Amino acid sequence: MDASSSRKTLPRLDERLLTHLPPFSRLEKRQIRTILDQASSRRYAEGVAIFQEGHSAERFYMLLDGYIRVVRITPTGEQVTALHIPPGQLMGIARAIGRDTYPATAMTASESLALSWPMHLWDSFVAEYDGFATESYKTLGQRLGEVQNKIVEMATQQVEQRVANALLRLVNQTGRKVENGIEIDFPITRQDLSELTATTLHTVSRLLSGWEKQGLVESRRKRIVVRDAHALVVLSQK
Amino acid sequence: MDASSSRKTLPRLDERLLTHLPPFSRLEKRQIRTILDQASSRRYAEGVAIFQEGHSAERFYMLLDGYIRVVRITPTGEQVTALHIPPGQLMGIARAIGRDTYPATAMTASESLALSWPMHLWDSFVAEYDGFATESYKTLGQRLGEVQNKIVEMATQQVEQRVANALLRLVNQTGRKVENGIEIDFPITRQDLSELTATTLHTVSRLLSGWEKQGLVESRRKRIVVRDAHALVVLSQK
DNA sequence: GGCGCTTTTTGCTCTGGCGCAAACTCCTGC
DNA sequence: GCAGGAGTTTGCGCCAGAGCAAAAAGCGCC
Repeated sequence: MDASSSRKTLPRLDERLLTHLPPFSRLEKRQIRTILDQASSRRYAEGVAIFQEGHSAERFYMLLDGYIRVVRITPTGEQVTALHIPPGQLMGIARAIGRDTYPATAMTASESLALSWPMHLWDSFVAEYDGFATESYKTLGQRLGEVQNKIVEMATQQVEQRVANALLRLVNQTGRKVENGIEIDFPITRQDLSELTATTLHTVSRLLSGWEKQGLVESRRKRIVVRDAHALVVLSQK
Repeated sequence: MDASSSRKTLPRLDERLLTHLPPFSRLEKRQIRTILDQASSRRYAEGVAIFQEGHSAERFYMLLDGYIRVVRITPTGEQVTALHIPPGQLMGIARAIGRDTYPATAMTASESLALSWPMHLWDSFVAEYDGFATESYKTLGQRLGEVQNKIVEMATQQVEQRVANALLRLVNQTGRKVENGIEIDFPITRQDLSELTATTLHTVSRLLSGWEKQGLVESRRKRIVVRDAHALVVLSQK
């Protein structure tokens, strides 16, 4: 919880961390230097909250490495995962939508590395840096689209299709080639998948067991390898 | 489909149409005049599409009167309503999120009136008018929040709760006091409600019949009056 | 004033997937 | 190397709500 304990501004961060990322790609080296000098860098362990729903939005973040689950927690304590954030995206940008509290909780799905800046810099970033605002809003738009897709999916598809879809999406976003197929690049439990697809861990387990028998996937504890993505696509289309 | 047939720029629109609306509220009369002179005004019948998912985003809109259902249509033709837009909000603002096609279809839920501007004016509005961008992005943020809430609801609540919630939300957003309670201010069928809550019209009908017997609601064809909102709140909390 | 279409209601059946329970497996830490 | 906990699998029974079918009720139009 104590962010400052491991938050670092030294040693100086390398400019190449940001130069290829959309919100910063149009900037000159000098500008990126300034931005980095204002940033704090921090490593987060797996399964911790970077910021929490409802809390005052003090900082905004750029995820450099790892994966983030954006979750909301119901009054009864159930967690629902709205989306995943891959490296290279901004997050916690409450100010962009005129809020002063975070609208959801950001949990690390794997060990992660993120830069952050105090929120009061947001307005000056938007004003001074060409393309920063545009790219941030594109990200926002993408997320709105994703979330809307998810609603459509939940409204029209069966659990089996939803889980297949979720798996495919994860593999596309975060897949890493391994010997027998493509592996989801962070630890993910049946429970996590069930929170992502609005079902129970039991049902997810049954589905995965079935698929494993048919050779579509392969899985060990917290790890899933998709062997036959095409077959999953077929499944996902009803 | 032919928008130009009834799109009008004359007679001159009254400035008071916009002065109290957030995106324009900080502007001077002169500025609002300019904005209005560039606008087209048009009336839309009930149940028509103002713009459609995937189409090139030629114009953006300000809804002045009526109600809009934002719907997405699946490959199999099912409709899913993502949210409702009340009067006074911008819509079709694809450019704001860096898109050049509309991400969803906007259907009139009732007869409606909207102003619109060619999309190429968007950037100049953002640049020239104080507060316009900020307020637009707030709207976007609100919608993202709403849509996320909907996901949580669909993931965790039973049909009965979802329908009660939807009814309450509609009543809050669009309610009009009538003799026995509060009426939803536009025509809404069981089918519409089912598309909003991801269920079937049959189930919605059964629920409403039940509630009607208990005196919580009152309904005739396409009209719903909530008599006892409090009881619905209780229902919606499980 | 009556015809025809849209919307609503209601009954019955069937099933996907949840809830509960228990056993099993695999890591991790000591 | 072993104990304990986290994660996973599997069986069984049940029920909310979907699907199907058909009738009834409104409403608008000619």
